[in-house]
Amino acid sequence: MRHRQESLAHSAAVARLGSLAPLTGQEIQALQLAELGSQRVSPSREIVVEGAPVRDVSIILSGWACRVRHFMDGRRQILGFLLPGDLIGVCRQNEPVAVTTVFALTEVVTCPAPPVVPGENGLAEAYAMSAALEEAYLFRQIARLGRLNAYERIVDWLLETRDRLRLAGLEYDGSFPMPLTQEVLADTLGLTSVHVNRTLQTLRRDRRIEWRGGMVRLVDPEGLAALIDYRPVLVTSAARS
Amino acid sequence: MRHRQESLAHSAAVARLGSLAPLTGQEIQALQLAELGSQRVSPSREIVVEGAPVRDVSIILSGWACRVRHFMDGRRQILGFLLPGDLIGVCRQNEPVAVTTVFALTEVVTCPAPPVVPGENGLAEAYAMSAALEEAYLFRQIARLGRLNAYERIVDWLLETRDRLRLAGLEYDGSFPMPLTQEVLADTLGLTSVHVNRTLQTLRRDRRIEWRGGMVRLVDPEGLAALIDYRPVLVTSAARS
DNA sequence: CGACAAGTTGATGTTACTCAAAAGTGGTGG
DNA sequence: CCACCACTTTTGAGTAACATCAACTTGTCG
Repeated sequence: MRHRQESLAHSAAVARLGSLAPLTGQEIQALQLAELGSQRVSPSREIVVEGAPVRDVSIILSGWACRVRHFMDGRRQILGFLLPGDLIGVCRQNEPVAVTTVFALTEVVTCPAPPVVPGENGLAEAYAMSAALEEAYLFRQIARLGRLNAYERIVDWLLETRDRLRLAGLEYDGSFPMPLTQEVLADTLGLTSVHVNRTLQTLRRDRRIEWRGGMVRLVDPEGLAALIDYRPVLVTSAARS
Repeated sequence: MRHRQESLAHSAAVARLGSLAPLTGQEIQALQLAELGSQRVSPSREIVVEGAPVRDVSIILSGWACRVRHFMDGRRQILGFLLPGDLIGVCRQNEPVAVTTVFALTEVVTCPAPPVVPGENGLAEAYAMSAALEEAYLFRQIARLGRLNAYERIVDWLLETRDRLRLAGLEYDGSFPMPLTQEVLADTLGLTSVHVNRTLQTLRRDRRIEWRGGMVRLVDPEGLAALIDYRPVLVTSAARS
């Protein structure tokens, strides 16, 4: 298990899906094969457009994307992020239509998600877990916006994002990549960029976070979690690698 | 079609699911049969507890329930509502665990959801549409909390709730039932009950809504929708009854 | 009628927004 | 290497929206 994770550390998608459910060798091969058909999307480009028919399901291999809702007067709200190993385009309808626009925040590389094969149910389970997690993140986002203040929102979001990136093997020595501008973070957390800036300064002054050069380090994650009553998303036994 | 809706107006569940996808006579019968096995839940009782294993899928026949998240300091956030015709306990995981607590706000009557039968795909489609709608309501709730002010939040929520109740045939002569206290609405919209109260007064003074005796009437729904850039949730051709 | 929950009101406090400008950052081309 | 540009971050001052606290009123139901 440990050996497999290390040998595949280059692929966040395999790392994440393999953490969500045990994958067979065939399934890992299928993923690696699919990754050869990768596609590149430039920053600020739309990956999926609201209302457009959904093509196939794809996996994010690298980069950050987000679901976004625009208002007529220029306001916008980022609904959630899509990080490496996440699936795009999972759809429960018969007539699949994208419910939200998905937008590349950085350069994003995707590949088609290998189809589920009867007999090999690791991938199917991983896909199902992925969908369940995505829903859980939506619930968390609602609670965050509805009842936390700016300081708590930022801490809560950082803890959640750290957990998500760790699941994909993207934490390095206690730090994780953070390619967002404060403006984007503001549109995520329902704040203004000015207020995000001031709150981040408070967090730095309190020696709670370090944010430099596109990387973030949480100085005392457990302390932060206790501070704001952060509870990690439920994971089944399969996810405790 | 019209005839069928009228003759079944007594069941919000059949009305709603039948609006989401065309159902065969057998499927409608299966629903009516399932409704005989109904269960009653008292107000303020939990229907599903966070972390507990999910039993089977059930349908709400009448009453209002909500998903709720509690914080240690007493704050709470209502994540979304479950209205007549909605499904509880749909779960994509292998080890099904409830992600959120579901709480009866009024007396709620549920029944087991009839299983999908191969060959008859109306129900399956309706269930899928229902899940897709539920997700769409989560996205809307995020945008509402993140970027709308108190006045807009209330209007937006009222318009959405009206649409949902209409789908289940629960609008009567331009009015729809509203069994919530202002306190509950506050916990839904991320406000205090005092502020909800003042904002509702403004809405009444503006002659935009009437709210008496557990019923709400939107005086000019189209005008309200234009006012706050309300866009109804996407529905496929099947839902335009 | 009495009790309890829900709705209403007023005074005051705080969080976060707005507007505007300055300072820092990184990339590009001359 | 420097000048320039666009973008991001930072800072300050004033303001608006919403929260808090506490009392009072209304409605409901046994």
